[in-house]
Amino acid sequence: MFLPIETTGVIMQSYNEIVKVFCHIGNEKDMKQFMREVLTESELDALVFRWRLMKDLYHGETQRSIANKYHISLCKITRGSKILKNKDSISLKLLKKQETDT
Amino acid sequence: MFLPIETTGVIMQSYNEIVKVFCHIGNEKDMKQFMREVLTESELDALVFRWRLMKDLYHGETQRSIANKYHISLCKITRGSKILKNKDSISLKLLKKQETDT
DNA sequence: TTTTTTGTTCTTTTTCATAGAAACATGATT
DNA sequence: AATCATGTTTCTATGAAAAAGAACAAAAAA
Repeated sequence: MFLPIETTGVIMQSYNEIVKVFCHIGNEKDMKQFMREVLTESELDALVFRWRLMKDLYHGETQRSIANKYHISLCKITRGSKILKNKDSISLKLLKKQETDT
Repeated sequence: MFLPIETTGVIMQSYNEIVKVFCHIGNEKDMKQFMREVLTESELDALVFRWRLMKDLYHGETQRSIANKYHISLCKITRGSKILKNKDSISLKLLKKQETDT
């Protein structure tokens, strides 16, 4: 996105707001619907797929194995890989949490 | 992404999972970081901007006024407009809620 | 140390959302 | 009824971003 500079403040406010909104949606049904409303189908698919990739990486699958499994290129996997390598990664924490919860 | 949203299967499972994950992130700091990790910058920008559009529409601004303000084309606004016209819209409920809360 | 496997980065190609410019619909105002 | 403002939809062209494929780097295994 490329928005005129003068709108930056407003957009930043919207950014904080939508984070807040996401935080206060209590139940899964509403969350699911909200995500369908504010994300395009391809964005949602991409998001879900990215989560799937991170899980596979987290479970120790090699990048090439994942690439073959989903018929995608390696470069697509690097992103998720980088995120999980970051020590402060929230995604990593959430994956760990999910593991212990189930 | 081009993986059809099935009603069963690993992708659907990941979909339900990530909805659950979003639901259980309690605080805004983590939510913000998580969104930065699992969405690309342009996806996040698009999402935030879409929320901004919906707010403007909700407050009664005309589509043409919004288009001029942000220097975007009208066709881009139709999406948000359609969402808000649906009486079951969660976005609409959340906008109402935000209004009464503040 | 050489070979093999795995991970990362680079360049090119493809894809997808959007702009722009209408046309058409609807609804309000006169 | 005629006019004007607004909303919706369609079309092609364009540009930004994502992805592919290949080259390169690093690490592990032999």
